[in-house]
Amino acid sequence: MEQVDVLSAGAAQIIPADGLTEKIVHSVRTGVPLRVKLGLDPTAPDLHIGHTVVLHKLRAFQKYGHRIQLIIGDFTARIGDPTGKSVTRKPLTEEDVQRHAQTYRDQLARIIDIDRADIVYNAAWLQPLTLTDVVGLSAKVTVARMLERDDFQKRYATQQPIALHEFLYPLMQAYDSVHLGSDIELGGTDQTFNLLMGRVLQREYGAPPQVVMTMPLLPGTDGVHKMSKSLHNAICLLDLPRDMYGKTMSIPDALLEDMMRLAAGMTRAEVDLWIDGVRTGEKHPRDAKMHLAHTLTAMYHGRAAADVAQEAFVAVHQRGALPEEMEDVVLDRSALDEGAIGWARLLVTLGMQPSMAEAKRTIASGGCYLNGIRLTDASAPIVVGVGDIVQVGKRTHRRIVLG
RNA sequence: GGAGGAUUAGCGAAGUGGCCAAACGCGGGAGACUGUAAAUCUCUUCCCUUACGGGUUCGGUGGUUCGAAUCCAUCAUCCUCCA
Repeated sequence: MEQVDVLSAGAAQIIPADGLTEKIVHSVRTGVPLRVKLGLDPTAPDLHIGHTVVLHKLRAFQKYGHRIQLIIGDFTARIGDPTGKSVTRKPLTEEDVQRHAQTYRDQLARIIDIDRADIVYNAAWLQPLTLTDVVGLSAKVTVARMLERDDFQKRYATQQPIALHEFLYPLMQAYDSVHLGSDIELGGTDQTFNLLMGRVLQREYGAPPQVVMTMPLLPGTDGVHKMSKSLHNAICLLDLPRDMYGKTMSIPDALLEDMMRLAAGMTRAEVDLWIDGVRTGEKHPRDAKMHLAHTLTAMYHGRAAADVAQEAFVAVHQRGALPEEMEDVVLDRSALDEGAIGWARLLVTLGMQPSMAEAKRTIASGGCYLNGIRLTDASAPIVVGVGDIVQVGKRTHRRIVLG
């Protein structure tokens, strides 16, 4: 069945293996669309393309007429998914939730059909639960079962603390599925345990268990860690076209295939064309990357913007020109002594270096340029004029504005 | 409630009286080479000072000492085990 093939494509795991097929067959026969659930963290409304892997999949479900349920985990966010690092988070205020919701909608709408999606907040049904309810819920799962979770297991073994309330996180996420009657839940492979817990609870509550579908995690631009804002390796949907293009160009080659397949929505054939081409040496990896960068940028900013970003990239990085557009930085006139300022001092004053010591080190190593000319004397007085361009390293350019 | 252990720079981890602003690894920055990639190589990585030099660091506080990350006291936090 075509629908099954398309919807299962690219999934890391489907549990149980034939579950998706069964659900779809049933749906087709009865004419009842499937309810496909995805949980979202309300504290990170700045989506990156790692998040979109799963969103593209949701979109595919939508195209076949299924209903998608987006759960904003405003209640679960207070606990924090047990990563070991996260301490209990502050409850979000009503305004926070509202504001994030809007940002979410704007970004989600770029991929999925937002008007046909159910967006719900889990505080709506989790908040009213009484202690009695919670005790009842907790009784459904044993500690041993909880400790199967990869993360708990690891922390327990290495004597890292595990707070009791962290056990509630998977339970509540699972309860969402019970409440919403989900047929399928999507998530990254790191969510496998939580998603499976949904099956456990649904069965306990006498409902048909959902099918769990996990998607591969997209590594960040460093090629090593999972893409994450806090690791500074994310390509965000709200990035400017030139940043999006540039960041994409900086990924390691090994990541090309995953990016093309998972984030850029390229077809199998298209991905193979490039990847095989690179492998046989027929295509330059750089060109493959440029194609990827252009595709991604066009996806979120349109073809015209992608063209501009690509031209700028080529000019700056392949021909060594200064970027046409760059951030202005205001320099207060009072920082100048007769119109001049020490080179290192200038960099610190502009906020391009964190301290004088650091600035001197960077200058001495030849990493600072004024109007494209490398200056290696940290104490040299610089006569500053409007429009002067200060550069640190290869990527950071600022144009001076006197204030 | 009891016993034991831990706390060192962004992270991990050495250091158990002076040679310690503190080894080493990771992470970060810059340079070289390049395809702004990866890999590799070099330098660098608390702050102030052009420099000489100075200042503040090793969970907190208070001591001992000419001198403490290192010894003592005390407080705090965390972990493990036994109840």
